[in-house]
Amino acid sequence: MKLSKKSEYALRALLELTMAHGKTTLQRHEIAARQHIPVEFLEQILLALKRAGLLSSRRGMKGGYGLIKSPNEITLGQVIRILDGPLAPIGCVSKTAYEKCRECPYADNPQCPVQHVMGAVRDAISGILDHYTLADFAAGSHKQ
Amino acid sequence: MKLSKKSEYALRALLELTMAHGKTTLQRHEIAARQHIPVEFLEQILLALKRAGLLSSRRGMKGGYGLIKSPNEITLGQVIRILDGPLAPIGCVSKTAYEKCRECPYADNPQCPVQHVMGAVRDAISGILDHYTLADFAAGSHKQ
DNA sequence: GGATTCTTGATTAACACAGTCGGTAATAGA
DNA sequence: TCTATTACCGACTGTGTTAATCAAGAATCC
Repeated sequence: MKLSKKSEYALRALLELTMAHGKTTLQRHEIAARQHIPVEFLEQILLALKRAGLLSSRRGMKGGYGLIKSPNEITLGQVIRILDGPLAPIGCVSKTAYEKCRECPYADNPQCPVQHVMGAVRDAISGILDHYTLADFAAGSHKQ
Repeated sequence: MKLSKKSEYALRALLELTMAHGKTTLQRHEIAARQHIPVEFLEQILLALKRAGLLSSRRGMKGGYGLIKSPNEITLGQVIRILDGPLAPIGCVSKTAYEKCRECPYADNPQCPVQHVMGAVRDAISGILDHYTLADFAAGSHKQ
């Protein structure tokens, strides 16, 4: 039930990029310095976010990163899935990356008690993270 | 955001012990066979649950394991914490194992956006797992 | 052309996860 | 009392993940 450092750094980096959005772009080292993130590690995180289509970038002097979409079109759920994979605690209740549980006496039987409770947990997590946008995040509150 | 195999096996083992509760005790190999769990791995799980005060045990012939408390006094949250540690996605929002986040620009400032959203996630997870008892679990449904 | 910055890929050390193994201690039954 | 059975305990192992670090390449601006 743990969030990786990678995802945490990604959220903090996107926080900076959200605040800069519309005004300017930010360079790796600026983000790293403000959020105390190792710059080389941050680099691969920003690259992953770029490949996923969340960021644009520009090389050379005056280069840097910027959000492509509006901060209220990006949810924290999307971000965490990019870096940590599915939100579901167990493969057999994932909606974005379902995986049939092998070696379970209940197989893919929907009566499975584990599926029942973990499905509820998945829905609760997704209910928050998939409705919480970067705009909410930067504002520090969640307008539901 | 993932449940370990250890916790999953623990839940499945406790499912068997709940069904047997009041009638009989169960031996490692019975639980292992019914739930398809490697018996030596199951062993250390049962031992951990015993040390945590959830199970009683008896050695030798006619030995085995049994629940100490009533199934509606044990929650899935308790069980998962024993094997996987805190439910919170991040140390700085854990209620059972709080840890101040070092190297975060917001430190322990309650305005921290990460704390805000992850606190909500923690509460959602705990809201389910700390109110879901073994009795609910075995019945396959949750009476709120 | 040279400084700057992003881009890519490889590599690393430390740790956690999932499982295995060998030996010890208690209990029941013969 | 002997023996079979079962739980108990600690150490060990392989595999993969996490959290970086590093070196070299490619685009961009002055």
